[in-house]
Amino acid sequence: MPELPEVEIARRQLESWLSGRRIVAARAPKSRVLRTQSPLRFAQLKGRRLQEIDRVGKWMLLKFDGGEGLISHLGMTGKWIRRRKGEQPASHVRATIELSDGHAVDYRDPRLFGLLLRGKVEQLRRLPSFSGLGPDPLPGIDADRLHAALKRTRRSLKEALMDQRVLAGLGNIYVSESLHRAALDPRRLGTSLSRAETDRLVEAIGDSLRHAMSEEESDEPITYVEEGGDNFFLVYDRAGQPCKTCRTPIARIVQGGRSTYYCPRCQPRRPAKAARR
DNA sequence: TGACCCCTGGCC
DNA sequence: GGCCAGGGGTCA
Repeated sequence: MPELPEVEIARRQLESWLSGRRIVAARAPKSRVLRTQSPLRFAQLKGRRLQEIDRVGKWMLLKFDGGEGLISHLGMTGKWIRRRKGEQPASHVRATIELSDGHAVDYRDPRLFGLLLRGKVEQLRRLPSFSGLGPDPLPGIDADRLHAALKRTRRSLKEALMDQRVLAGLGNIYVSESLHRAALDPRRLGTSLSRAETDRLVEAIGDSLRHAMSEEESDEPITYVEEGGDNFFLVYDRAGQPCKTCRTPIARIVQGGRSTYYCPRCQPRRPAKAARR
């Protein structure tokens, strides 16, 4: 589930749950989530207090006192959840942090694609996948920089925007959503974008992320499927259903091995010629 | 840059 | 039973 909006909501939640409390116990049984790190390393969070949580794209860096840190990436199915100590934990919990306030915070991840990495903050920051991330689109995107990055790639817009080094935080859902809002065909090459189209894209990305976050904060699950099988999104996972703008059936194609959804009418392959007069 | 891999759950 | 899935990493 998690792309930037979900991760930002998770970051805020986690920060509010952990701040001002001491960690009285931490444990994480050996699992893929820890990669090569030992469960003991995670347990050493005991006694620490959270200072703050940084986020770049889908990556969170939890910073504790003493320069200790924890990287959390939610993968496809990761989620932090809180419960009262003594309450039955959910299934597929891969790590647990017990707090001085009577709560426990669990990291649940059925599919084990997520990541929990312990270390000194400065050392974690230097991890290639973390330090190599492109700019985060919130609060704003530098349009010049994005334009330059798109001019440099030979890939389609869809694939370029999925690349976390170009822009950190968009995934399969919000790339489709943003391209729809920007009225850009996902198959177009990054190099083909005019500066005006990049500006439109920048605006569209901001809009789709903010839209998703406002929805998330209302506590409704975002993948909520409405009556009739429709969903919250403009195009994502809506193949064959009418475009919410023009009623044309939404198309699904595969790019880079992943589904892309778009409206063939609203997102023409070539920009509409300026009307002649 | 593309193909393939890692895992499990949910859906058809 | 088979297929699909929103993540990243690695390899050629």
